[in-house]
Amino acid sequence: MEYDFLAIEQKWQSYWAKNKSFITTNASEKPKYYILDMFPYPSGAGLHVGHPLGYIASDIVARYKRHKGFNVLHPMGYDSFGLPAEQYAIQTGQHPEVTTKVNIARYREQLDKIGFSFDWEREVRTSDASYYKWTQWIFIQLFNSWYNPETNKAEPISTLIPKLSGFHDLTEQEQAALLLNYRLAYLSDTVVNWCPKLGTVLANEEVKDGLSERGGFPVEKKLMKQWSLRITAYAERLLNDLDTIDWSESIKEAQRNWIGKSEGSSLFFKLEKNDDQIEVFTTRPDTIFGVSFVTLAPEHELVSKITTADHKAAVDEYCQSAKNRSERERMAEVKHISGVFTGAYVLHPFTGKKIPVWVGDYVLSGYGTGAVMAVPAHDSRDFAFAKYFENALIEQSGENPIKIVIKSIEDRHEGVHTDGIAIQTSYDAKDGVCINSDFLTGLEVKEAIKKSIAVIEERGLGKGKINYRLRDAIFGRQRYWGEPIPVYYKDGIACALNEDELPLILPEIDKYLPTENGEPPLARASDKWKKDGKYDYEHSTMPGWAGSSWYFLRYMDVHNHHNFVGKDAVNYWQQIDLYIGGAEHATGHLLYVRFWTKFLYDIGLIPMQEPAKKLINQGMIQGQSSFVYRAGSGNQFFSYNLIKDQFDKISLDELEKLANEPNAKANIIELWKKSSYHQYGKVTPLHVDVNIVDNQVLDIEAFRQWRSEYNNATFVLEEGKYICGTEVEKMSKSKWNVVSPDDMISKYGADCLRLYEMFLGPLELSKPWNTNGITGVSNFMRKLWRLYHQGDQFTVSDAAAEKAELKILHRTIKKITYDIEHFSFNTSVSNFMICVNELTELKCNKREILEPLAILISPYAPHIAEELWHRLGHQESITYARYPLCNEEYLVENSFQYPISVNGKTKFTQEFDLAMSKEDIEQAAMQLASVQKLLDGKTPKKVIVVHGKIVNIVI
RNA sequence: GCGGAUGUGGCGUAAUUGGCAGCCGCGUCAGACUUAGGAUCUGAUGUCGAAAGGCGUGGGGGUUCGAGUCCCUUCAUCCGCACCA
Repeated sequence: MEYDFLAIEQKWQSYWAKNKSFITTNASEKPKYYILDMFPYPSGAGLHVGHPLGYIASDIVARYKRHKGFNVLHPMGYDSFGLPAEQYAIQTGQHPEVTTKVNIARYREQLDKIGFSFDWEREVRTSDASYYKWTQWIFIQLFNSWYNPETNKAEPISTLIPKLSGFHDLTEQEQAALLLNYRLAYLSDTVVNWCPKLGTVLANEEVKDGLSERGGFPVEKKLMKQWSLRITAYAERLLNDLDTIDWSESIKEAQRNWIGKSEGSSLFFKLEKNDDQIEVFTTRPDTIFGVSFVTLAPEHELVSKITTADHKAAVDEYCQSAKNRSERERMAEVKHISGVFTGAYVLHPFTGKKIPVWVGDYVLSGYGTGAVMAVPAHDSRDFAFAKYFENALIEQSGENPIKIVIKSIEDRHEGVHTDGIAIQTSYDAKDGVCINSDFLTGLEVKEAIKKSIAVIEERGLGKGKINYRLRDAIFGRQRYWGEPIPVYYKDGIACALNEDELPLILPEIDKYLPTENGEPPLARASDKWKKDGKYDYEHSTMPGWAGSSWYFLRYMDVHNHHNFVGKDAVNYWQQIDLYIGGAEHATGHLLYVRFWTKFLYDIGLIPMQEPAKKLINQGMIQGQSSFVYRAGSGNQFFSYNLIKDQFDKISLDELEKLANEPNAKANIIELWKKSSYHQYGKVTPLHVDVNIVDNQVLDIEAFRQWRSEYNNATFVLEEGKYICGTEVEKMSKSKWNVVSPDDMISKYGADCLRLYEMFLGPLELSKPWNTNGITGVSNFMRKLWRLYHQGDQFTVSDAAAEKAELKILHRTIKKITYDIEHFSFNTSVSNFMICVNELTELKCNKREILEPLAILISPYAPHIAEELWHRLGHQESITYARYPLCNEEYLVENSFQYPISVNGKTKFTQEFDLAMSKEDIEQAAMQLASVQKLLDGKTPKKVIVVHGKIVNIVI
């Protein structure tokens, strides 16, 4: 019997299930190892081959660690609240809970087929009341906490009250309103990203280029009363602690950007005509003497107040139009400069000079103070603005607005300006020396910044300040399929539920749509859904990232009914040792889970400040789409190369003709767009199911069967074949390029799929899926099987192994161990291949070799390993078998094939005894006839001998 | 614009960390076996060259006896952020 993977894999999967092979306890003599995958959102489309990539890697590590004697926590669950299920519910009327259950069942079935060693008794689902009870519970802890800047941590709100003078004189309402300014979960009027099409607000990271990440609908800014989490309180710690974790530099950098710390100073500019003052934030207080105007964001509260009567109309109109533009429009017009003068002036804090105040939409209301001091000579945005409005500015201040106050070290700008000669660009760099700057003149930028802040503070003009780009996280969604926020309203005051009232169950509603007057779907709940039968609950639900911000803790103690996680459990498991997931969560999930972890640490519930010690981002598996090319609107299809050649010819001819025309560039671009075979002429490329294409060759019969409209299709072939075009795109149903793991498994087996996914390349790298190469791995599997068998016979012998065999084994142990420890799974697969090739060559069938080999490969290909282990006579599962150790003795070499090179170029190799000294090798080498020939009578300038490495002769 | 990553055969990739570039696999070619082959086995396969021998890790420069690897510079592609003062 040849290698029958289907039977073997089924047998061992049911064995593992029946024997609960991967159940983990929370107490053990063994060292712990916690390895976690980012849990999936169970979509209706099921898994494609890209999804399990990270799971396979983590499963290999998990199984390896078990062999190595660790107590391994390796759980899996589902991020089962979210928008797609709800959108589907809106379309079909099906309860999201129902579709979610179906999808989860399908995911589970697919995951089981791949042979993962998850501890399924610890499964979590964020949409289960037993889970979201604790998500709500954590929300209440956030609500009841404030961030104490003195202790630099979150504390119960009760420690705040004594610090608030006159608190007890306030009415209940006033007290509640005051406390909301401090709570870590708070309600406030916030400018939010409102997506009318989805009918909900979105977080910043859910908006891409002014469109919603899900669905791609337009997003606008809107002022709304919203629940938010005060993540900004943790900005500094989130930034600093990045240095304590082993995450990829790109993720850390993305988080640093997102937090966006900048140090500088606030500075007040007094208005000329009244007592108001404008507060600006600047990172360049050293350029204070270069200020030539001040710009306010259109939304700035002082705009209407300071604008003079004769400018009012223009300013009002400008602000109105700025507000009405959508985010997307505003972004698209970044390069378009616009602004308007308010008629007001402020006084320079040091020189007392009059400085005009403008409104410009290049100033963002949400950052800093929404006002900037413009230094055109040293800030490119101010420069562009000043250039655009140069004449007006000169008129208002009576001088050139571009005042150079920093001289670059290389003197690039010296002499260019000062007396009205136009400079071409601003000099933004933070190095150089101050000039024309009163008390700062002569100082280096760095010192000037320090000095200027000192003087600003001394004279009471402002204060050194740190600003963050990070905004508080908006926590309410006007949607149905999420955790209800455990809050009710009593006389207009938002009150948290008591812990014993949790979970607040998501109520049934008639339709998953907003109410007629625009309230969220939960407003549709029956009158019974009220606190004590009378108080309204909060109608918005939590965002998708709520449940995922702490799920790693729940896995530790999933059945705990008294606590979100038990003390003993979390003290035992501590941090995730290895976390594997996609890089797309860089500034979303991965920032929030760090935030919640720090909060839970602060209030003394968990002993660690960071969720994951090490993080690996697996690359995306893209799809490789196939195309057929339909001529006209008929049913005739041209093979790819026929069409492609035709295009190239046409485009070349056309290009030549067009290149001489006046607006050549535009024409060529036009033509270029058209000539690509996607859109050219009457030939339409159509996605074709990749499952009926083999190595670019279309299965014509299958194509005719695929869809009724192609029943009578005709084909223009090349060499008797229809060749399809290909393109790398995202793997998705609509592109017909989805490869399902189930198909791969039924054809090649789960072990083969696991190995092949790893074989594709480094885990972190994104790459298109290409099924072609899998046959190589499939051959390997059979070769491996044949080492242990001859025909039907299991033929492992107990004879002692040869030295050569032992050497192969121990070299492989060494390499595979190194590879796993370094997460280099692709190289371990080729090392297995080399090992099996060499053992096959030697016709090795010794137990002494093949038994350790089965353990070595078991993390990668667990089913075949179990079967071989069983056939080797073991009654127990291979799961906990001791991992073999490398015995260096077998690897010791006596001699080495030295490459002999001349001037660094290798000419040939020569074997020398490793015991030989450098000098002896040099001498022996020089005597070789081939060396003498190369020398051609010349004396070498130098001979370099590196022991055990190389001989290099320099002529 | 800022930041991160990546560039090696026809393709996916490897290189003991500065020491024989191209391991392993796919594909291709040739051969064997075969009624047949999308099976199996053997061999070849970076490139130019008949060969000897050159040339080769995106391009250019440098350090070194020796560079895919280190330094400078430049180009290309992908990803993230983006008027953040």
